[in-house]
Amino acid sequence: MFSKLIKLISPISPIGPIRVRIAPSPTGYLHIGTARTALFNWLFAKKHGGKFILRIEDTDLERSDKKYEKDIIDGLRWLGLDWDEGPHRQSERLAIYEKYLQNLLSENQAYYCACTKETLEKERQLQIKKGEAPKYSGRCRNFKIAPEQGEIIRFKIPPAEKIQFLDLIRGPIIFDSSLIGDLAIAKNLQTPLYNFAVVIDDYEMKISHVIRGEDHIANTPKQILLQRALNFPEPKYAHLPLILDPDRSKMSKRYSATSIQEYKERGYLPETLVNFIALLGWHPADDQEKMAASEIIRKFSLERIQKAGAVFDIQKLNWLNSQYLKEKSESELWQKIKELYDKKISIQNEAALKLLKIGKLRMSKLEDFLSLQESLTLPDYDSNLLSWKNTHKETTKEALRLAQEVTRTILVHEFNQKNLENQLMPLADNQGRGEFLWPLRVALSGKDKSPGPFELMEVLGKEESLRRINIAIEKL
RNA sequence: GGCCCUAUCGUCUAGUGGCCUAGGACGUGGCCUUCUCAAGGCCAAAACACGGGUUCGAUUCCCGUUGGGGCUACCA
Repeated sequence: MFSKLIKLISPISPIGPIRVRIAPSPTGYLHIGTARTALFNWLFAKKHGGKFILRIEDTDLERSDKKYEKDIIDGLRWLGLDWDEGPHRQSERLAIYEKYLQNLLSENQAYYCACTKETLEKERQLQIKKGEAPKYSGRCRNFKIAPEQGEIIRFKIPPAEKIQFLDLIRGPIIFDSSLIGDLAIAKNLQTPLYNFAVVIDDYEMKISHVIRGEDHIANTPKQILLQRALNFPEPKYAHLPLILDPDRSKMSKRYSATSIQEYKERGYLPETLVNFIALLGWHPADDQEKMAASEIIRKFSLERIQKAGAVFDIQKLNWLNSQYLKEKSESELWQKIKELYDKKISIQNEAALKLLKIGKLRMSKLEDFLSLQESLTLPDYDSNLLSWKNTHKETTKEALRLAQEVTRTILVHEFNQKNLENQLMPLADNQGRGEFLWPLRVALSGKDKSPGPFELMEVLGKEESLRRINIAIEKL
């Protein structure tokens, strides 16, 4: 059984100190999937006292953008995934790639050609049809050592070789090199391509474990072949399951928010995201779900990583975030809300803190504060709403008058939930809770569903509370 | 199409041959708690894809089928 086999092989590298990396390309904002890969690498490094390295893979000049690089860096910082080295940038390491490119070329392990993947594939099909063993599968026929206009550098993939590697999460994976056409590794000496640059960098940066998304499994044999050609040691590999949309396809913008920034803006806490994302494809042995990063580090192990993809469930995220939200103080929350929604706030500090006190449990993300704030304005409601069940209008009116009377006697500085409760609850018990509390609450909120009357009164203050009760009495 | 990965409640998952009448969490439904809502508490419904093996015994091991996914660039 593979998992047993893997257990025998310690993930702690015998080839030197643990060094892992996150290698995003700055061609888009920090993606949830990238963040999760970063997190798992970070956890692994922290767990084993290794180093976590940040490398920006910006070899594609056309698609790369500094603003994306900034977003990625800011996002990783926000999540608290601090790195020990970097950011290294591939665009600043061109001389290094060129050196290795020259080596490969001079050793005849790489060549220039103008073929596209399609022409190579056509050639291969032709050979198969003619019954020739696809010995030079996907290889250009007239390759050259010297470049001509528009020619790229291809690496010669050995024609028939089994490439096997042991994935720390999945067990042995085997590929057949004859199925891989010669690999494009650079557009020219100054422009390396992904598979090549990765191999060079992982070697130069002494990466011990490559922990990355499952979508890179098929790249692994290509990279291993390159390592062999270059005489590099092979790092250990661990391919993480993908994060899926509800339709079980790879998570994409089409269905859900994919950028970390969006989650930040909606008011998810970084600790929530770290916790939630860790649970997507990993699970602690003790079933505990709400965990601080330090606890996750303590409990983390590669063996407990799932093999199948995990659907991103926004409802569970919301629940988790609400769990984190409710343990924060009102002032702490207010601080964050002000930073996030500055322009949209229409409420003073003191009132906001009171609102948070009653509203905190009703929020699953910080942006919910905005609708909470709005809910404080009294809508124009129907007077029928004031009566509880089939209570007579007169009875209701009486109850409100009584409430008004007692409320008046309460001093402004004692106008808090606790005290209001003490003063008014006996009346409610006397009159019947429903008959008393319901109209009072509707008078204060103008809604059929809202926080309780005493909570509302504290937030609204004495003057506004009395005003609203008065409006209700006049409606009846 | 080819190659590769994968398969426990709707979702995230526990489970490494007997402890499983398959456990937890989110979500859903019900009940309780100061009128409603929220929070909280309690309870409930809800899954081992299928077919062959191996074994005294399979959710667990092997093979196949089916389903799902990924990759298949002069992107990363």
